[in-house]
Amino acid sequence: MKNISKEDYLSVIYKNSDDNKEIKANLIAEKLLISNAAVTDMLRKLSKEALIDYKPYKSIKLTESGENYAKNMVRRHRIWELFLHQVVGLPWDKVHDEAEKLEHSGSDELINRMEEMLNFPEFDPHGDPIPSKDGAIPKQRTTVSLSTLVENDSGVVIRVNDFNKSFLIYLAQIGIELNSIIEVKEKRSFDNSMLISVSQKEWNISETLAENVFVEKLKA
Amino acid sequence: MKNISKEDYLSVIYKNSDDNKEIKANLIAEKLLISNAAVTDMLRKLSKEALIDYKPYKSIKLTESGENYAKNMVRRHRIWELFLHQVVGLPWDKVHDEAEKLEHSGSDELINRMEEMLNFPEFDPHGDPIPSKDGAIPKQRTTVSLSTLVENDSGVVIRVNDFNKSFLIYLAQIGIELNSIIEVKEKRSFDNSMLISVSQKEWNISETLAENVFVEKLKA
DNA sequence: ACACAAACTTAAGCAGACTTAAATATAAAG
DNA sequence: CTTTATATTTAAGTCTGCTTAAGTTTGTGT
Ligand SMILES: [Mn+2]
Ligand SMILES: [Mn+2]
Ligand SMILES: [Mn+2]
Ligand SMILES: [Mn+2]
Repeated sequence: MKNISKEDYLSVIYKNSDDNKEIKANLIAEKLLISNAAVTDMLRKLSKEALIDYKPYKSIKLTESGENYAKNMVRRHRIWELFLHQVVGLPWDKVHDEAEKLEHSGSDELINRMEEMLNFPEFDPHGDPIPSKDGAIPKQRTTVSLSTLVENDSGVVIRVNDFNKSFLIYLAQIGIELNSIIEVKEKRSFDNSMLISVSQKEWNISETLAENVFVEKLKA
Repeated sequence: MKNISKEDYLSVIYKNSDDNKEIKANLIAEKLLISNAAVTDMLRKLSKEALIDYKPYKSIKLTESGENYAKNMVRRHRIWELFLHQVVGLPWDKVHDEAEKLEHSGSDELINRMEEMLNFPEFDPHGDPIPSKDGAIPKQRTTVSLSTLVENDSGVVIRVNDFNKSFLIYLAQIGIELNSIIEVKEKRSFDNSMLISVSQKEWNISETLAENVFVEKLKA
């Protein structure tokens, strides 16, 4: 079990690479809350193991084997999340932190067994896709941020950002979950806050909140 | 997550201490498959944190807080084992290795939640007692090793030693599980092997196997 | 084209958890 | 009580994953 650190680097690289599948060292350091020097160190090691392509001062890219490893970590993480949510009954704001540790522990065999129990699910509790055993990534529906909707638009919640606990707790509190239908009742141009209705109730939400909820737009 | 090593030391100390609750450094090294020097190192650290009583060259004893910590680790381990067995459906020969890693990961909250799902169980899949949240240890029934039974004795399986995978696989194969009723049909004095019957079938088992199965003796 | 800030690497160092080899203390036997 | 064997600690060194500080490279703005 000496790979926790490496595994976290690979996940972060995978999840934060740009459209060219590249990432800058700086961003890795930011995400992992460590110094740039530490990142440089590790990049050399990952490069030596052929998990990333790396030349000093250039941006970083996962190799094929690096990407496979990373994808498997994301798979492990999201299966744990869904398992904890559906089988163990943890609320969606708690599953991420638990999964962040558990992802490094159970065997692949256990992960596969849990996946089977969950009936080969495609998405985690926050709507993120779960890579399959052979690395295929379920196609996600086209979404827009809730913040882009205007008065009288409505949409189905497909995905939410999952990095802030109190955000997730608040969503649950006002009844927003995956597949909720949200209708925009009013929108205020001065701060982009909006009045929405969700399952018969109305709430005022900030632009920041709306930006982190992704919906499939419904016909007007 | 910097305590994996310490936690393993504490568990080993707890599980291998003698009747005086003492243990020798040597045995710790053996169980953890590391050098004596490494053990000395760690003992100094554990002592500094008041988790053990330690004077150079003397035997080691957990302090109260050390024992509490250790007991909680055993609790975590055994709840994981039972959860994996009962909820996830892993065979009893696989749960130990998984639990050995998982025990360091999930939060206490998760452990408590699993315990609740399992209905506050008292014993793990191998018959070992699960310490409760407040440290109480369920009373075990009085058992003897199967190897001490003689011809025509019979007993109920209450506990099995769980450190050897192929031993557990073989037990499952011949139908021995917790609560199985075993009857001794023949016993051979030259090697102490015995012919037993368990759920309508008969098997020849070695003394070594019998030594690792613990039964509650039934009236003749 | 040049200057400067941001990004990145190097250097030196530290803490954790190990190792092997050598020194020392304790226990066991003669 | 002395010798010998065993247990334990010390010493010195390794590897991982981090830190801060200092030095380089690169990209941007004027
Ligand atoms: Mn992690
Ligand atoms: Mn998620
Ligand atoms: Mn362990
Ligand atoms: Mn067990």
